[in-house]
Amino acid sequence: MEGAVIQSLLQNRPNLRFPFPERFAERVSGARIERLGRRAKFLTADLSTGEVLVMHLGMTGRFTVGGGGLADFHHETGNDARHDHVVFHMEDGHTVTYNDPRRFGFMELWPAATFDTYPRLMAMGPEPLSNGFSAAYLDTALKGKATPIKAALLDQSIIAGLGNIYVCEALYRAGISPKRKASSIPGQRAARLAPAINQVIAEAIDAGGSSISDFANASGELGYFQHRFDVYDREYKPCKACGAAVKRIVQAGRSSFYCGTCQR
DNA sequence: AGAGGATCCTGGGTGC
DNA sequence: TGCACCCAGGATCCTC
Repeated sequence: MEGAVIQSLLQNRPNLRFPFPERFAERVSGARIERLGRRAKFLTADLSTGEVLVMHLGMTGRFTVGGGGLADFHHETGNDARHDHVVFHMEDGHTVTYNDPRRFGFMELWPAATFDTYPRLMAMGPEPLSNGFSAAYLDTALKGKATPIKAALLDQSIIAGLGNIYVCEALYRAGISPKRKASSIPGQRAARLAPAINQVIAEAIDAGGSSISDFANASGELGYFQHRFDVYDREYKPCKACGAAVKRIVQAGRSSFYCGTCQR
């Protein structure tokens, strides 16, 4: 989509997680996408109209590119057209379809001139793979925090972009229990945790992400990092290091998978 | 201030 | 086969 012009937009319902922008189709039609970007789990498209189109996939959202004189891409997991909520018709003939069964995703427009005040991104922590993230940063950010490290790493204002899978995997690699208080991480544990987070994220990106049931890239291809999970979704299965059964507990309403022997 | 629960949805899996 | 129930990649709002 980068550099391409949106000819028209088809919006099939009034809302996803939130209502679509007022006069959404009208405001994006004819706009050129100057730049596509990402911040945390938010996708951004800088439009030639001076607005930024912000898009979030929620848990089951997916963009699929089609058209352009090519046969439609094959969808290995099968998209149900009932959940095609938005279709971007590009001037070059491509279509970009947003499909989202659970509708936890959303799209919003915000002026580029004041994008630094866009509320959902204002309090974001550093990107894991950026210079702003390090063991020293974790030392500062986690100091005095009584919350479990599991919850702290899911908090996007502490570190941006980690979800439940990658937090579980990073804590396993760092040998840290998800139940441990965040305040006990600074020091040697942070020195293990920061590189573990970097490695998990980098490897998952390299593997094309983790396809549990819905996720696929814009060409419909599945990721394969799910085959490399050490603990996530492996309750009762043996720890790959020590053989002990992987445990599952619920923290802050989310499953935490961990090895009670290797993670302390 | 910060933690935990409920909530927004649909669909897949499991147990009876 | 059908039904009830649980679980799921996220983020936000509300209580306590």
